[in-house]
Amino acid sequence: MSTAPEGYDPHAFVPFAVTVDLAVFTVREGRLHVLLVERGEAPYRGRWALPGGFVLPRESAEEAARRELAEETGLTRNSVCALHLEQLRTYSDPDRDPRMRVVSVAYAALVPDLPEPRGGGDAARAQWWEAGGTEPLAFDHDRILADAYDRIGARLEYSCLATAFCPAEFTLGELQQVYETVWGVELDRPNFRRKVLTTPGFVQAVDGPPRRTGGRGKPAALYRAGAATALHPPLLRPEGRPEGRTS
Amino acid sequence: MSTAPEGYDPHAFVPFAVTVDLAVFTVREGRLHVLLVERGEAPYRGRWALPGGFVLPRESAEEAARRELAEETGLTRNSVCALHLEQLRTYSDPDRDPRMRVVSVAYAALVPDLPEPRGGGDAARAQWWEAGGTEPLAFDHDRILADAYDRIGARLEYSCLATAFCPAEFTLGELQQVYETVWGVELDRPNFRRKVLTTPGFVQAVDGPPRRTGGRGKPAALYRAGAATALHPPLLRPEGRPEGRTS
DNA sequence: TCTTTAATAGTCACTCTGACTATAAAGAAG
DNA sequence: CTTCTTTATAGTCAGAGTGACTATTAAAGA
Repeated sequence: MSTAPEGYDPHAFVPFAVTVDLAVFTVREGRLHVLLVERGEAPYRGRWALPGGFVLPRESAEEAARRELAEETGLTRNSVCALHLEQLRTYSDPDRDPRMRVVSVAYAALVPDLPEPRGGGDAARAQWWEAGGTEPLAFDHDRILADAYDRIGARLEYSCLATAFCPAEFTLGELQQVYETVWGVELDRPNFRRKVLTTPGFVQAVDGPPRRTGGRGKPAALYRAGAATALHPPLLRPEGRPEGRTS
Repeated sequence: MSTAPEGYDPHAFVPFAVTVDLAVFTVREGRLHVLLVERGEAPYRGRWALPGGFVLPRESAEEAARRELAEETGLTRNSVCALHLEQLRTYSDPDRDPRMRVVSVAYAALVPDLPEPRGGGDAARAQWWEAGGTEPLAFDHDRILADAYDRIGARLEYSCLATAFCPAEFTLGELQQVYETVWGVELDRPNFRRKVLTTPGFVQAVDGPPRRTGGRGKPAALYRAGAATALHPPLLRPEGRPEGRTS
């Protein structure tokens, strides 16, 4: 605990390195993508990994995560503040890093549009990868990524954060595609619409003319994210699978 | 990240102490209780705190949590393995411990009956406290405990782990009281019964005669925990408050 | 103009739930 | 040994929410 044992010796504890790992998701062309960086050093040289880095002496893990997020995505610190960032869980297996004892706090981030990644400070290359098609990652990042998928999918059921994947103004069709992409299922359009519109605070209509997408059909009305964060009653996935692993 | 920066210097990172903090809950006489220990040393000497301790060099955070749980409750290592232990989240504010930089992984544990606590190795005293009536705790443990409440309440909605608070064999009335105690509401008995019994795998009937509680009314049938871990559809709280904070 | 595409409107049956009422089986009170 | 009280269990009924559909509207493309 934070509460060190009673008669504790300041040197009784082993020094750990504490890092953050980020699973940064976006929806791109109707498919879920995750941001990975290529490792330029041993171990796992040449393998892809989740972006991340050390927690600095005077910052919290969340601050470290936002700092790394800004570095990897090339966004300004301010715009990173608006992004949805959520602590996933902490990975602490003694052998998860062959070099030393590293405990890592994992975060999931949802970003709306698709800012082309620019290689962050210390990463060789950064690139969006389609979810599911990622080769084996470095360290225990396959596990972290799998946990992140589960969590995001479950969060869509009980929260309104699907809008975090959308730009400031979006159509209900775009919002529906977020659900379909993350869950990998097709949803009935009128039913989805009814659910979203009857949930107070999920979305709020933008007045003004509907946007013409330049695409085919009837132009869709535009909405913004509403004030609600929780979704009640939940919007459950078809085929009723609950929350990935029950952990 | 586990992935240390590329050109990393083994001495570039600050050493952190890593600890675990435990929110151990039980239901006792129809009220929710949490296990606290009294601090015998500065800082926060004499204040109550969540039990916990350092993560040892060769163990994971979860192993450390189970070890501490065994120490504090006096249970054997084996019986501790059967308890429900769930990682909550990690607290990493730079100033959360005045002595040094300590990052703490918080866990919630649910224990069934009420084994009288015996002071663990390094803790002055250990005692069950009724939830809600705890004076200000040491460090940021008030916050951790509040998060733990929220999480447990929300988990009851979507999982079958209410049985973790019950002994091996229990009546539906006892199971209902777990919900009522944790949520602080009253539930309709026939409706609760219907919900539990129609959810496959939530509970399984114990054959043999119903137990006579020695109490008044008609003796109730006994059940064991079923194989299911997730609860679908969920059993939502009345008054529809979702999941505490949305994090 | 006709076809295609997508958004929006509306219907209907089924499930689940909340609020009840009723019955059964025990102990307690008289 | 009734009668009352208490608790478990059975069953009913209406309303909310949802899944599966059909219909209509408004745009682009042939």
